[in-house]
Parts: sequence; C-alpha cells; structure tokens
Amino acid sequence: MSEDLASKERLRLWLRFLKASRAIEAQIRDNLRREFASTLPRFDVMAALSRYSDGLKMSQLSEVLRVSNGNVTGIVDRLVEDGILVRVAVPNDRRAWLVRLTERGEKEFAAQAEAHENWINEMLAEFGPKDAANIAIRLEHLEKSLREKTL
Amino acid sequence: MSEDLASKERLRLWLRFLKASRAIEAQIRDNLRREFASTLPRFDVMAALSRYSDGLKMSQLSEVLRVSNGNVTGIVDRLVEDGILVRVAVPNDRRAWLVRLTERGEKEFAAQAEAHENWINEMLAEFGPKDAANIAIRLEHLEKSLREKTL
DNA sequence: CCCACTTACTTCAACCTTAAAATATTTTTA
DNA sequence: TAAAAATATTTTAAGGTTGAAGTAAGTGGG
Repeated sequence: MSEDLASKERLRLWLRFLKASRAIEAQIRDNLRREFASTLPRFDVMAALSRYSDGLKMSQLSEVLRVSNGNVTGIVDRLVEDGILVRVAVPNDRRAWLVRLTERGEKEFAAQAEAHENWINEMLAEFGPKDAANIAIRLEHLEKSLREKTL
Repeated sequence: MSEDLASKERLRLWLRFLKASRAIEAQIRDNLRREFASTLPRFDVMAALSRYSDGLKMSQLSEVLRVSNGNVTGIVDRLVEDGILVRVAVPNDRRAWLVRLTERGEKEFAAQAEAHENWINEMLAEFGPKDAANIAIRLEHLEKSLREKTL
C-alpha cells in the first residue's frame, strides 16, 4: 500500500499544496495585521456578511464559514465591541440573533477587500487569467468531491 | 485597479485554493483526532524530527516548520510529557536544547505517517500521477517566488 | 396543558498561534 | 575583562479553534 508510486506523488502534491497555501495565508494575515490591525477570521466574517446585506443568524454564519458555533460567538463579540457589527433581535424567536455589518463595518470591509484583492493579484501574478480560471475550476471539482466523500 | 479582470480571476483562484486546502486539512485533523487522539501541529513536529534522526534545536524546528519559537515550545512540552520526544542538552551551550523522537515516538510516527499517506491518496484520487507531479512542480515554483517576494 | 424533544446560542477546557517581553547564556567589543 | 550585543529559549497576553456541556426558548404529541 505505501509502496504505491501514485500515492507518493499525491502526497507530494498535497505537501506542496499545503506549503503554498500556508505561505499565501501567512502573507495575508501579516498584511491584515499591519495595515488594518485585524485578522483573517475577522475578515472572513465581514466578507460573509457583506454578501448578505439583510444579515445572517449566528448559526447560518457558522454554516457559511464552516467553523464551529462557539468560534463565531467569540469573533462576532469582538467585532461588535469594535462597532463593525450589530446583533439584531429576530422577531418571534428570542433564541436567535441576526448579525449585520454596521455602516462603518461596510466601509471598513470595502477598504480591506480592495487591499486584499491587490495582495492576491500580486502574489499570484505568475498565473495568467486563463490558467487561473482553469485551475480554479479544477479545484472546485476537488472541493466538491471532498464534500461528497465526507457526507 | 479593482476592475482588472485578471485580478478577479486570481482572487477566484485563491478562494478556491483556500477552500480546497481547508477541506483537506479539516479531514486530516479529524482523522488524526479520531484515530490517533492527536493533532496536525503534533504530526508536523514529529514529521520534521523524523527527517533528522540526530534531532533539531528548538530554533531549527521553528525554522523548518515556519512557526514561532513560543509555539514550538508548547507543542514540544506536550509531546515530551507523552513520551514521544526527549529534550537533550547541547554540549558547550547551556541555552540550547536538542529535541529528538524517542523510540516510541518513532513507532508512533511511522503508524500515523502511513495512515496519513493513505488518507491523502484517497482524497486526491482524481489526480493521476502525472497530473499530480505537474501541479506539484508548479506549486513549488509559486511557493519559491512567494518566498523571494517576502525576503 | 405539559413533558419531551429540538433548536439557537453561549460557555468551557484544552490546544494552537503570534508578537513582544523576559530570562539565561554566550560572544564581541571597547 | 567588564559592559554591550547577540543568541536560544520560555513566558505572557490576546486571539482563534474545536467538541462537549450548558442555558434558554420554541415545538409537538399525548
């Protein structure tokens, strides 16, 4: 089983994949910290909410981000403290909260998102638009097949 | 700047890339937890040390893994408690420690590494050996160019 | 109506992570 | 050689992450 050559090549692929992914992520974290005094998880929450202007319930947010409920609680707590988000009560269900970007949060996210796109554009400069599109589609397939396997 | 189409394609590529990478990583973490009651950072430390049978100094370990010094301290502490690693004093330098796998640590790592290779092999089954090799090389370039940019 | 079940969210304990400060030791320099 | 600088590591504070346990509120069958 472990002398299978294809298996070794796939392992090698994964190790490269992980290394590249971590390098890019580290750069983004660093930039967010230095230029916006923020973090990637905070950015992720803002990005998710920017796509839902009506807001999301806590559970929907953790679903979208694929992280645990308790995790979202902590990040949202801090973003609310900072005036980036608001929690709004949901009519007819006193258990649930709707979370939305504040006006200030929207402005802040717009600035961060533009910078973020530029960082990526520079880091992935060696990929032409066609290459980028092709690989993106391939990765989409991979991610989908993984999701099916994990059902 | 942000209406550049290539930029949008690269951003899309990065988001797919990150999603796939996180999905694979999550699966590995889950498997490590369930089958070995362990974690990915612990696995990474063991993997690094398995390539250096003479051991590594703490600073070398954090260099190889590209994580902070303090981080390595905590993970190694726990692995030492569990009998997976030993800290050995370095002659002529009382500041430094050499960290090595114990015999038990080596056996434990061998078992985990084999399982790990099999998990990857299944998850990346849709990549043939040639594809895997090609993409791996491409990612190696990417990672190298990122490292140069960050110098 | 009420008791069991489910749902929405928070809290908790343990671990991971970082940057910055602290400690201890070695090396360099004045 | 004493003081300063550099090196090796740990500690600390703040945040992120999870699974599991806890709290509160809605839902439904008997």
